[in-house]
Amino acid sequence: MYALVDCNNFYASCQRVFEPRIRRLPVVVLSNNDGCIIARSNEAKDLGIKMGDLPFKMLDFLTANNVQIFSSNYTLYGDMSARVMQVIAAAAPKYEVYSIDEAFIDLQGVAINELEAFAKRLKRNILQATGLPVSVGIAPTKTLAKLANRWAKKHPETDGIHVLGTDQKVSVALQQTMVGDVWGIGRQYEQMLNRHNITTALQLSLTSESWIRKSMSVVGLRLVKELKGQSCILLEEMQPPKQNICTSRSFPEIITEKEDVRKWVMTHMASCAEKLRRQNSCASAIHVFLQTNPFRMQDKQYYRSITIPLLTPANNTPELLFYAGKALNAIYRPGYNYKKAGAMVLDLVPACERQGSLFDSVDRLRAEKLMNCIDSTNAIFGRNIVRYASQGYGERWQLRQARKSPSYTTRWQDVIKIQI
DNA sequence: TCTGGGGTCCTAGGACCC
DNA sequence: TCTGGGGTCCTAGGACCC
Repeated sequence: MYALVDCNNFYASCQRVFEPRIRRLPVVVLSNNDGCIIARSNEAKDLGIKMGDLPFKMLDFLTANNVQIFSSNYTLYGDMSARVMQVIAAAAPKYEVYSIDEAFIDLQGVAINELEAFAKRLKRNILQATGLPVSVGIAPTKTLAKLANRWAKKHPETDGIHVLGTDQKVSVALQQTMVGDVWGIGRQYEQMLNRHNITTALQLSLTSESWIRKSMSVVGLRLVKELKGQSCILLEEMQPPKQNICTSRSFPEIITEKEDVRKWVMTHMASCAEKLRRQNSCASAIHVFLQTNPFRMQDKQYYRSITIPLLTPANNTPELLFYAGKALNAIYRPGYNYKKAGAMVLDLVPACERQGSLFDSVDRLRAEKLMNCIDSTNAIFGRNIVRYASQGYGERWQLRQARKSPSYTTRWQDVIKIQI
């Protein structure tokens, strides 16, 4: 059996932990640049607030209902997530961190009649250690565990825990789950299946496997087998290193000048380089893109991107910035209102397996020492305290985050590090 | 009555997830 | 004025090899 542990309304719940006075008030968390709503407490959901709603369009409604609004604070969420995972690690020998707020657990070794008690204990321990409420779904496959978790969230009488321990319970859950709510069925597949009169998870599980294979590829076939209780998606205890890394943001305001765009591209590429070094990888190619605001119908639209292969895989910032600059020169065109830019590093390889080049002229050992020095300095004094001049500086390069809370759990660590 | 038969690598596009 | 930011996997088709 597998368990899926999922934090309820994770970002909103994180904000609540540190402000008890909002514990019973509706809470929403905003995306980068405070653009749209990406997390809601149950009270906010009950008010009819949707994912992706635009706060500026409904400010009156939000204030009238005393909705508490927060800019996103990923430092806080990341740290709270790590604490939840620690509790899970202490409770289970085999688990998989699936996302910032979810983990699968392999329950081999827990007796069938002990599953419910195990889940209750875990839920209580997580709440006690972090203040965060979670839901637990338990079932014979990961896909069914997802379904069970959803059931637990939808049915308050379960108290956040649901075990699909018998065929009977599985088929009831399947029958009452819409096919579009199944893990792995997105909007396109939902429409396609509905056209074939498949509307529930149960109907999907009873569909001919050869037809599924033909119209939904092996991914769909795995999914259907999982619904039937045949485990096809294994637990991944080790997170494989990323194959691509991307950093991109919408600008807080429209930008027309190339040098202003450049500062953002450089900042994003520097961030990619940092993430690369953190996972001990090198990039074989870089990619840069920029675009106008597609929502502004009155503007001339432009989107362009470019990929530049590197002679030798690299992860040092100045080298990647050099190529990012060349990339921007190739794709930038004057006369547009730019809204967004991004940098990516592609085809990542482990730093220790990097293929050298006969014609490489970079002193890589020296570069590595410099990067180590910059990374550790920034780790102590804060992100981007030491940075390249081409990244720019000053208020104009900050995101809009008008309602950001303190990073409650990490600030004291910063202080300790500085003292050391 | 008739088509050669293997392969690999790369890219674009489409689907999905949080 | 204002519309998020990351990722993965799979398939088909084209270009190439012997």
